[in-house]
Amino acid sequence: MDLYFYNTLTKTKDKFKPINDKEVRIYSCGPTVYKDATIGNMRTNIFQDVLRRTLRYNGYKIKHAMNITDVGHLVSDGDEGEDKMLKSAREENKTPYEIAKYYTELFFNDLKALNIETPEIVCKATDHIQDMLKYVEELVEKGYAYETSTAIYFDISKLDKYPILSNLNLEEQKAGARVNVDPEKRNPYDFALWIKAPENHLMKWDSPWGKSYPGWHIECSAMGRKYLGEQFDIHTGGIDLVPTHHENEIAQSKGACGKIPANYWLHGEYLLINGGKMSKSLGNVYLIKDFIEKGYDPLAYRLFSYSCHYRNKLNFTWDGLLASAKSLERLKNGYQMHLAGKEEISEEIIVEYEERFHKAINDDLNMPLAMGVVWEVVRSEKKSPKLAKLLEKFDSVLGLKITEKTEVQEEIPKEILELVEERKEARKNKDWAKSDELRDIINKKGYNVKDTKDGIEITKK
RNA sequence: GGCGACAUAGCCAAGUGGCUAAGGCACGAGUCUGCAAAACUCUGAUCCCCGGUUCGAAUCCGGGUGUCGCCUCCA
Repeated sequence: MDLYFYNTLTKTKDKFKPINDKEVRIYSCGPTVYKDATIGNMRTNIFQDVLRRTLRYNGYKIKHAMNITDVGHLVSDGDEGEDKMLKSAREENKTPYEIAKYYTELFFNDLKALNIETPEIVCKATDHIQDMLKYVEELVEKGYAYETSTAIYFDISKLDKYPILSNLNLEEQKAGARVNVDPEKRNPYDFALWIKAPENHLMKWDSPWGKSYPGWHIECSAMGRKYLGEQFDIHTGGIDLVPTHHENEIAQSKGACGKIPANYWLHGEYLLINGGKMSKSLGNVYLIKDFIEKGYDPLAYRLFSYSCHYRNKLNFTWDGLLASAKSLERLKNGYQMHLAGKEEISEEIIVEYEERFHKAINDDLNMPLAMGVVWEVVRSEKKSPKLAKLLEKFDSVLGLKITEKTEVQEEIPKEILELVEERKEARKNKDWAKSDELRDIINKKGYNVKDTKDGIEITKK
């Protein structure tokens, strides 16, 4: 079945054709590990994971590289200011390497909680300083870069076309309106490839230009080329990377290799919080950890992200997450019902469901549409293990672990168990008044008690 | 100032010229239950406004209105 992706480079939905028939090569811009990854970051990671799983569903092998930015970027524009990693290091009284290690670990914990697969190649910027340096030297040799008193800059006027991914109109942008333009720069939009380190800078390396450190676009160009070659299939990231980071990555690649590094550029839209931007000042920066603390399965958030196409803004609300948490439970329940079902389903029907699902995911990862098909299968009147099998197949893309039953999270205190036991006794004697009274008491102590067919269920509120 | 996105039932959302406008959550009704909860079943919209193109538009074009984002580090 044909596979289509919306390509930021062409601004159209293009039919996917990999360079190599068997193996698709992908590069994703990974986390900067000086702070917590937010649920917004994780939306992008989920999208990238769905991309992987969809490619695999289509029979491709995957070689996926993701960088870990552990050198930090500049804190302010104008190519000045304190390095973010250093800022964190100072504030938390740790070395930059300790900070990076700590947040890298947290990042991978989040991926695990969301059932996101680890890319085949995970590469740290600090392990590739020499590769980056070599890349910069190449650009200097080829005449695409020049030295100033503070840094090595990329000269965008040397390119046939500079903004090719975004629609920025450089003339109209009033470049430098908000920033003091460095008079040594040839063009306002020239960006730093390599930066000369001030005396007190912590992370710096020897280079032809003395103690210095990399600019913030070069790592992706250098590592992408090292692991995936000068040209690979897909490049992904958040939409905010389009106008600067990816634009400059392309510039670097065109300068060094004469090529745009990837054929397909896929970008995930933003996650909004209550209709607006997520920001520290509004106090609405949420982490996966927050979901767990509130008793939500992180996979409910994964399902939540399927409520909207990845190229549309998704508005996060707690109500929305709650809705998805319930949906996830019903999804799992529906799967179990099919597993225990005994009815016959014709092969034709199975094939039709499968094709519709396949078509949806192949249409630029249309998960909301795909979920529609999933629900039809779940809600099918005829319950059959064949449909359970089909749902398992769908879940190879969804990654929701629908075959796993949700387990009760915590130990129930003895006190509550005793009350439940007492109530059980009362119910046996059909003393409903006492039974209800005991249920009230249990409720007040923060627990719910439910009488189900299979026995009594106790859950924390 | 420049660039762009979006506007579909109470909420989220698919749909890109043509059968009855997917699906999820909530609400309501029902089944079940001592009651309740859970679970399961059923139930709802003519698509922001105005004009145009067309045999035919939520879908295309023009004009409004509104919401949001980007142009600075940012997934």
